[in-house]
Amino acid sequence: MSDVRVRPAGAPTTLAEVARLAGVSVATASKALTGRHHVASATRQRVIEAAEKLAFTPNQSARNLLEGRTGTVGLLASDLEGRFMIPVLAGAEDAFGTGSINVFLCDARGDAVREQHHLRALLNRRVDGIIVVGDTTDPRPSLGKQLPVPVVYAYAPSDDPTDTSVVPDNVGGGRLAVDHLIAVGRRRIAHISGERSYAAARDRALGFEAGMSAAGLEPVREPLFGPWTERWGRDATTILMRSHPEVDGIVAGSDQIARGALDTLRDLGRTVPEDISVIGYDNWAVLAANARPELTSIDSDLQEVGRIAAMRIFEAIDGVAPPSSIEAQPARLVMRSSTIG
Amino acid sequence: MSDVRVRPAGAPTTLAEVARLAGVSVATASKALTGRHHVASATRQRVIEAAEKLAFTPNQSARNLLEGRTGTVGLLASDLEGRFMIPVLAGAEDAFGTGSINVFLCDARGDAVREQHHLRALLNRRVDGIIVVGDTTDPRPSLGKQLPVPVVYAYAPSDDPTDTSVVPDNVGGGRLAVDHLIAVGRRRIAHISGERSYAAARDRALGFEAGMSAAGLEPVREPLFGPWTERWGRDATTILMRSHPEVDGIVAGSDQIARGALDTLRDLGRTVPEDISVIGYDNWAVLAANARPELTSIDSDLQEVGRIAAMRIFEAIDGVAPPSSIEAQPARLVMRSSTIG
DNA sequence: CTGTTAGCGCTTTCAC
DNA sequence: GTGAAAGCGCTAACAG
Repeated sequence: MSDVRVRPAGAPTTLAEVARLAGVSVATASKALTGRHHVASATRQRVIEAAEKLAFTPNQSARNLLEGRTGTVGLLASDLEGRFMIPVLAGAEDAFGTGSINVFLCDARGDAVREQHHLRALLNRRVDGIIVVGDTTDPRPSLGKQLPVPVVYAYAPSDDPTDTSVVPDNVGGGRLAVDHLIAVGRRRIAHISGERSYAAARDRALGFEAGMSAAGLEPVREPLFGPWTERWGRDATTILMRSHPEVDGIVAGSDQIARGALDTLRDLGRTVPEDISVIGYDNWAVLAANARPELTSIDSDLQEVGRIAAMRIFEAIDGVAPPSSIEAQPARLVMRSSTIG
Repeated sequence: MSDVRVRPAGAPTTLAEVARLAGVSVATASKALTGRHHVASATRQRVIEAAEKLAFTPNQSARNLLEGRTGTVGLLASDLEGRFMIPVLAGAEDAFGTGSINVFLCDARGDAVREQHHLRALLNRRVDGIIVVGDTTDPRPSLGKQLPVPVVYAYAPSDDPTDTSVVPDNVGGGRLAVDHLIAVGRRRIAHISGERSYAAARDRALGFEAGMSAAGLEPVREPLFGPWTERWGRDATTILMRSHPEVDGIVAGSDQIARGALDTLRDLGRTVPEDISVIGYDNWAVLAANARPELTSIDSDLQEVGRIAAMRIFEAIDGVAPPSSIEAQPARLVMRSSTIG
């Protein structure tokens, strides 16, 4: 028909085709569509119409090649199944989405080899930055300093303190919890938490103890650490109430543990919150809002952790030196009826 | 120093630099690294060493441009906060990851405009396919037929039956649940579920009714529909047991509802599973494994839904015509102690 | 205001 | 076995 190369059927429209249909050069078509250069408005109109008629979408790979940046970031997750990943991911995706950056999601599923593999893929794709999302708040191995793009660690901090990390403030959250119980008049308070091998459990216990001693109080006993389960919440509460029936407040390390505590207290005929106050942690709506009574809880604001991590990447991409430090996102108290009548 | 253009500091190494260091042409360097063409093994070795020394990572955008495909797919999620999204995402990411395809994650957060915006971005990035992940099993608007890439709908089917959809089999799951109760000897069975406005609730109820009538049984009463909460589980069970104290089996529409049922039965002094069997739905480990007694449940195998959706995209990319239909992933029974002693 | 030209980094014919 | 050259689709100089 003409000297135009035959494009494979179904191959996306190119700018050249738009230009031809509009009767202009590719350069002009480009200028008309990007709007970054002046073009006669009649011409622009013709180009835009041609583009629409051909369902033209500019090939981002070509732009990437030219601009040296891709408008993408990598989200390197340790394990997507982790319940705490999602709010962090959602917060980050949200922050990037509004800045029209797209997100590559990679799941290392707890495997360092797979992580390395994904890291390589992200670098090949020339992501402008990487957020590493851990599945616990325990420090994780740094990706190293020699990467060509900024890296921010979210939820799990890097074990290299000169990296940039954004984490929930578990110490502050533990403190917030116990301060609330003290504020509602409790004095004989105990702490039941998850496994001591988790930084989250240890940090929340630290905050708990700090709050107690700041108020001049002694915990009725040392914290009970165990599995992060309702069952442990029930068992630990049984143990606790047997040896310390005078307890009038329980700070639980998770909402699950708090639910277990509520169940046992109910079985023992203790009324919450009249007799004894119970506060959970995580503000996991499904558990907290359906407890009997509804569970007061500490919210780690994980969505905000993700959002801030995204902001730090944004800044680093724009050349702002990121804070070489661990940034702790404050927790919030969400009051329901298990602490005050 | 030489006639070599000065690269901006920090710009990634190019193949040309590797080639120069190895003393070969870019063409040869390319062949050596991709391994798709024959190169003297001494040369290959030199190139590989040069690439390593310079920390070379091939620019994927350049390859994309050449190859016309990107090795990426878009995951267009309606709402990341949805609890059922995650297993689907994880299943898909997993399937793609092993095929070394990377995944763009987009969250429309329930907004059609944002979805359109993300769709456009995905097309610009020349994804090889798109998986649309809904947050309920209700049919959702089709993206249309005129897209230049294959599209598969996961969890929520497309409202256009000629699209390709992969969904959990809720009818089969409801049937599986009631069949199990019948198998353990229950006869006076009731169904308590979530909101009737959800296809999931209606479909599970259909399966329930089919199972009952196949066994020649009548439900003790019509299904109770209400909110997808523990609270409703408690309330509905109170209503049910008041009017039908003879009930010996409850098929719950979710694990939360089942948990509520267990609580009420416990309050009423009915023992599970001796007196009465309770089966949940979703097999949400946190809820099911910590219930008293541990909750038998139906698992929708959502991870598999995601994996199959990914496979369908793979196939479509490879030119296999995808099934124009809704493919229902069978549910599984996960037995614990709430149905049989 | 518009078109021509020169690449971005890479892979691939096609000669040598 | 190796290199020169063309070109993927696009944008940014620079002329005209």
